[in-house]
Amino acid sequence: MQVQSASATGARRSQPITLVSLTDALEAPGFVMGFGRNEEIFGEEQPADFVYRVVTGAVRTGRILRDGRRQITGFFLPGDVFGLELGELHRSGAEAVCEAEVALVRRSALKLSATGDGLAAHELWTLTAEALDRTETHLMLLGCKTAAERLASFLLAMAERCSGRGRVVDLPMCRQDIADYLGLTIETVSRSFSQLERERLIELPSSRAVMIRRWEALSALATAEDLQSAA
Amino acid sequence: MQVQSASATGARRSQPITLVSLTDALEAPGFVMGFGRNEEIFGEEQPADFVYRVVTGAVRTGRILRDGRRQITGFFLPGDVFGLELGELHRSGAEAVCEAEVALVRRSALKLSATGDGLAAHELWTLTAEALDRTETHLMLLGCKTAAERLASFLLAMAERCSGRGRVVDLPMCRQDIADYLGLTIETVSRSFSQLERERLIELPSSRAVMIRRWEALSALATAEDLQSAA
DNA sequence: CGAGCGTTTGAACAGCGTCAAAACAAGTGG
DNA sequence: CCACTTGTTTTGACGCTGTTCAAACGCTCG
Repeated sequence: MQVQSASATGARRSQPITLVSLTDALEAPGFVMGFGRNEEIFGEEQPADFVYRVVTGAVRTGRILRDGRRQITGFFLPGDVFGLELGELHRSGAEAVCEAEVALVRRSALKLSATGDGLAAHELWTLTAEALDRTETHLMLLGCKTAAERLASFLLAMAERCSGRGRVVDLPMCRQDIADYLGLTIETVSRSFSQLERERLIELPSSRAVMIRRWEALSALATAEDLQSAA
Repeated sequence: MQVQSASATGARRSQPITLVSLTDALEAPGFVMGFGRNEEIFGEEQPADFVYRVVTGAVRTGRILRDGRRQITGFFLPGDVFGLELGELHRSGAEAVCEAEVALVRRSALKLSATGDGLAAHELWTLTAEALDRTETHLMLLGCKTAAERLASFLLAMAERCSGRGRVVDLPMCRQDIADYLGLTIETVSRSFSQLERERLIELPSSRAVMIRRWEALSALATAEDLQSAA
């Protein structure tokens, strides 16, 4: 199913740049680009010449089917790396969810070839393995969970990531993005928000701001445990 | 929580091996274990001391929710590697779909540390990146596709993998496994089989043997292209 | 032959999608 | 400040896809 081997090890090592840590490279100044709301950062099947890291704002990655059905595979917040590929082409597209600044590193500077150094290679592997774990968790969500459970999982994940466990989470993305991420429609997402609010698990000061009122109950719903104790 | 995990049984303990290519190691004789149908190879959250490769038979990996809902994350056929983890624990469990022989390599022999050699590290990264791509494709399936489209995708993938594009695919797994892989129920899977057969896209000599009659139509269904010709 | 399992099929049901409209928010120009 | 616009979110009514519950069918193996 993969077409990687030939292309992956073949080309793209024209300039033997000094070995560079991905993290270091992405933190070096100078390669930062700004993107407007909904602006494309790279498209599906486009050459994967860069690896990206969110500096400010938020980014989404996803794939679309011919008839327009879209699956968002991930949201990326400041500090997150995205766009790292094994092959020569991006398998997913990426767009800015809102105004965003993104740092870039040339892929060729990363020594992806088989002879690259251990440090950078290990770093790449770590990033990819973490992405794999997230994606498998997401798979579980799409394959097994109900609409309310999906939304609960999503809100908890966002809360843990962006608000430093503060009580109010500010969602950078619209309902449609959430729907495409959770494998639901915009209407079902909205209804699930309302349901969680009715049940006093969350509060919605505005449609983009979510206050988590009962963390443990939301967590129980998200993980499909039996709900008993508080934490 | 099975005693039958690999670490418990008599996989020959080897001396600290010199740096080894994963592929080479998995092809070396001596570290092969046999498993019976539905036997656990390793459990969710168990120590990830080994990496595995299917020699004969078939293996499934997956995660379960507390209430029993299960998501199968992958099927593995002869030659496929599974059970490779970034951390110390397996995030998914693995079981034999049918009688299966599996080759093992001690994880410690792979030099996963940051100072490991470039070749093995690149190999690990490649394996993980391929798994990520497969998982994202699977995500698309679960998030966007209808029951018939899911089954069509699955059958085509199986056909490409195991039968060398011969016309008859022999499925090693039962309907329940397929259902849990596709995020459906066993009944819906069965009905979808019947539907594809009624529409003459496939033929079912037996419930486990699938003959693909109209590859291109099945492919169009699977990838959600516009379907022109009908049954 | 019968027991046990896996698969298929049927009928009723429900969760989520679809279609439609209303409520809401944020600009923009008068 | 207020109409008017445009885009987003919410809500309602209805229908379809897939689930649930149940039964029948077809294997394989004693």
